[in-house]
Amino acid sequence: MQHTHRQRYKTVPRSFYARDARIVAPELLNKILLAGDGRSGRIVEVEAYCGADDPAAHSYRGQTARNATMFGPAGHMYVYFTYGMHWCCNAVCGDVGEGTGVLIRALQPLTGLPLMRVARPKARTDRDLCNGPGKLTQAMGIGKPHDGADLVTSRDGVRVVSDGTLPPPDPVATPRIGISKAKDALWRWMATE
DNA sequence: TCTGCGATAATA
DNA sequence: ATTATCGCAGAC
Repeated sequence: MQHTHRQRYKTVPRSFYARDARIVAPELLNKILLAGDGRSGRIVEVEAYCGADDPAAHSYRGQTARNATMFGPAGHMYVYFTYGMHWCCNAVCGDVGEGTGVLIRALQPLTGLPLMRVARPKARTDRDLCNGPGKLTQAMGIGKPHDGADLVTSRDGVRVVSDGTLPPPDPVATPRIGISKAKDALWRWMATE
């Protein structure tokens, strides 16, 4: 059997997340979302959601059963169900009680592609695997059970790690996708290809 | 490649 | 009624 080198990833500490989501979001670009079964992808598109300051945020009107994770400690994963079909995942940011976070909108698939293809039979090409917030949760196997999971310390679940690649120095900032409020805020960032 | 639309169900 | 979406059909 061929020897494969285990990638040495760096932990992304909780202090990284415990800041303004608009600072964390572009810095999350080029980090890696890694599942316990080896599926992983590089984060290439994100959006910040800013709690009471942000009419488009689920947390804008305060805490509910659905968004409770957003009001908890930074570095945990807020997973929500939308459009009757799709799961989306966020990294909770800021201080406890703020309700801020970063929606992970797209990954560049890195490892575990065969598992991703099985999880996403509709994907025609590998580019279609993780190029959307609902697509990447499906590809990575993220759903309701992951709501509240710890992205920093999880050993067998989903984590965010770094392979040393720095965030892009000049990310593209645009309005967020699929919202009807706060349309003008430039709180979406993409890695420039 | 792009645009428009239906699916589908939890949420408030 | 709205929704932090996706995939398909049809036009080009």
